[in-house]
Amino acid sequence: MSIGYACLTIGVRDTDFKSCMLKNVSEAKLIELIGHNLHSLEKVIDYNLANRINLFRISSDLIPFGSSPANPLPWEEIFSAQLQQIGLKIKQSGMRVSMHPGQYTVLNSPDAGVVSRAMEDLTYHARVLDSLGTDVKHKIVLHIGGVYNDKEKAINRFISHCRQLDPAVKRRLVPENDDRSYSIEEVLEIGTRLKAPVVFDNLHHAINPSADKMSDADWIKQCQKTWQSGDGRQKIHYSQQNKEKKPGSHSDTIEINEFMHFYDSVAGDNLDVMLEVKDKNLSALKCINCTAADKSIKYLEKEWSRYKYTVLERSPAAYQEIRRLLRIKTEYPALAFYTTLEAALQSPLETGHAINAAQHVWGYFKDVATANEKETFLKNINHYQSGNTGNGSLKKYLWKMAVKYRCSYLLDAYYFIF
DNA sequence: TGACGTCAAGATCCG
DNA sequence: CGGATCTTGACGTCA
Repeated sequence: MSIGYACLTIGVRDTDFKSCMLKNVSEAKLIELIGHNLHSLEKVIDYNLANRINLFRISSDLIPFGSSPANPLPWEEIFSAQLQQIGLKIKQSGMRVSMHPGQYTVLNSPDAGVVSRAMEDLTYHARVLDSLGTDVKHKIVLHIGGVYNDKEKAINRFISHCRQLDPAVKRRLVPENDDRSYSIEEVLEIGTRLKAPVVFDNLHHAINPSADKMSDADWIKQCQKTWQSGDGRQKIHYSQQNKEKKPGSHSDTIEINEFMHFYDSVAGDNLDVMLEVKDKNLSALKCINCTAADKSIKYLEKEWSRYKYTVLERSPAAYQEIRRLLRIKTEYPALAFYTTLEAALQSPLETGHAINAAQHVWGYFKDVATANEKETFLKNINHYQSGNTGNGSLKKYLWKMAVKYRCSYLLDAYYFIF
C-alpha cells in the first residue's frame, strides 16, 4: 500500500505554485511561471522521496492556462530537459503520480462548448503525464459531471464522449464517485461499460451512498474488479469529514485512530490511498509512519523535530509526554505519538505557553543576534503579551531570524505554519 | 443570480 | 513603504 497526498505541500521550502490572471497572460510571463512551477514540482518530488512518500497528485495548475488557447506554448519542448529530469526521478523511485481535474471539467454537459473545453482540459492533463514519461499506471481521475434532469441520458453522454477522447487520455482516465450526483454503484456501472478502472471515494460515498448498502470495504472490493494489471494497483480516495463545516468538507488533518480503523478493514487489499485533507503531506507522513513495515524510531524523531515547538506552545504537558514516548530507542510508539500530537494541536493557545515556546526558538539566536535584534524580539514579546494581537508577527520575526542565520533545524519546523 | 471550492493574484487598508 | 487583510478570478451546475 502506498499513501499519498494531493498537489500542495505544507512547510516544504520552495514548493509554491504561481499563476496569473487571464488578462495578464503573455508568453514571457507564462515561461517564467512554468519554469518556476516545474522547479517547485521537482522540489516536491525530492521531498516525497526523502520522506518515503510514493503516491502524489500533481496539481492541475502546474502549467498556467494549460488547457486554454491563452497558453499556446509548446511547453513540453521548451521545458523538455526539466520535465525529463523530474520524470526520471519519478520512474527510478517507483513513485506513482496522478492528476485530477476539478469540478469544473464536465465531460457530459449537453453544451458542446463545455464538452470541448473539458476534452481540451483532459488532453492537457495527459500531456503533463506524457511529457514526464510516466506510463499509463499514472492516472487521471475524473468525476462524471452533471445530471441535467435526465441521469440516464447524462450517463450515456459521458460514455459516448469518453469514447471520443484521444487515446492518450482514454488510457489514463479513471472515473470517481462524487458527493451529490453519481454514487459508487452508478460509477461502477459506467466504469464497467467503459472498461475503465473506478476510484472509490469514502467521504463522497458517505454523503451520497448507493441504494445497495454495503460496507466501504466491500465497495472497494467491487471496484477492485475494474482494475486490470496494466492499470497498476487499485486506487482509492480517503478523507474525513470536517466537523465544523458542511458535509463533504475535508478535515484539517487525518485523525489517526479513525484512519487505522479504516486501514484495518481493508488490510488484506492491495491499495493505493490518496488522502484528501488540508494538511496534505503532514497527514500522509502520519499515516505512512503508522502503517509502514519499517518501524524505526528515527522516523518519529524526524517528525518530532518538525512538530516540537508547535506542541510546546499548545501543551507543555504533551511536549513532556512525547519526549517520554521517544526515550526508548528500540520502541516504535507511532500511534501514541500521533494521538498525543493531535490532542496537543487542538488545545487552545495560551499566551504564557506561546511566549515560552517563542523563547525556546529564540534560544537558537540569543548568542548570535545583534543588540538591535534582541531589542526587536523583546518588543515583539511585549507587544504579544499586552494582548492586543496574536503571536503571528512574533513568529514572522523568528522566521526572519531563522532565514538570516540559516538555522536549518528551524526552517523545517511547522512552528511557523501553525 | 448566488453558492459551491480552491488557491494565489490583486487590491486595499493600516501604521 | 512594508506588511496585514480583504476581494477577485477561473471554471460549470443547480437551486
